[in-house]
Amino acid sequence: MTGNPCCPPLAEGTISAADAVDLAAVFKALADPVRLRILSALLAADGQICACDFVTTAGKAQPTVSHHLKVLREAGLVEGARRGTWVWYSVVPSRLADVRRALQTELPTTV
Amino acid sequence: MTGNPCCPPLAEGTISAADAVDLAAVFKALADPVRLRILSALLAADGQICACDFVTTAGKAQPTVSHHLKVLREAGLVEGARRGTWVWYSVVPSRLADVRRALQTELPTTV
DNA sequence: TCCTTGTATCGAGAACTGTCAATACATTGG
DNA sequence: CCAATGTATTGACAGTTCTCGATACAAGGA
Repeated sequence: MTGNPCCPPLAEGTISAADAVDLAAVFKALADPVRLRILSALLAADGQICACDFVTTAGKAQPTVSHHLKVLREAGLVEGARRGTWVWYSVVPSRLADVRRALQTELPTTV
Repeated sequence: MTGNPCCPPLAEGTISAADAVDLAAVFKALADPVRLRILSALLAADGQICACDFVTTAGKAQPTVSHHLKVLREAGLVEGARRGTWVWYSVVPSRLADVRRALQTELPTTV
């Protein structure tokens, strides 16, 4: 295929394979409506929310909510801290900032 | 669960269920390393690239590349135009801008 | 200690996704 | 019309993800 008349050599500045995998992993964590609503609720609360509230908010069973919180945790997007019986979750703002920055640097547009 | 001593009522300003589904759909299209590399190559080319080049670039079979291009197309992130035998693809910058804006408005942080 | 309540994990089923061989479609050139 | 080349679709398989019931773990109160 290389050297075909239709195709110029690829331009420089493309995302590396490793970076693509990492960035895709974060997008994968964001690619679910339930998780987006959990993140949004956490941000709107301007602080922390206990995990018990997400069950009614998300309209999902408790194990399902726990699963989504685990995905967000493993993506570094939220943190959980136990206070007695309850676990309070909060977003990691710097991680969200990383996503925004990656969008700017890895997929830049002038528009 | 509502009215539990641990949980204050949810704050306003959370993302709607419909918006969460839409935003998650775009993130889902971005949540794959191959598609990220295709987008990056398109942007780095500062114009258009024919589909045939992605086969060698992505290291995937031709039907696989065609599948990923279809996902990106249906997410509104790229457009394809036939020029004779070849199909030239280009990004839709406004769509990428929408993603950035949605990240700012739906998941805002001060950091 | 037992009981209650909140959270996490396990296990299973359904649905979805990435991948590619085979095949069909589209376009150009002879 | 036929052959060649680029692209899209189909079908199948493996792997992953979402979901929830059942269950285990954690912490506090009687």
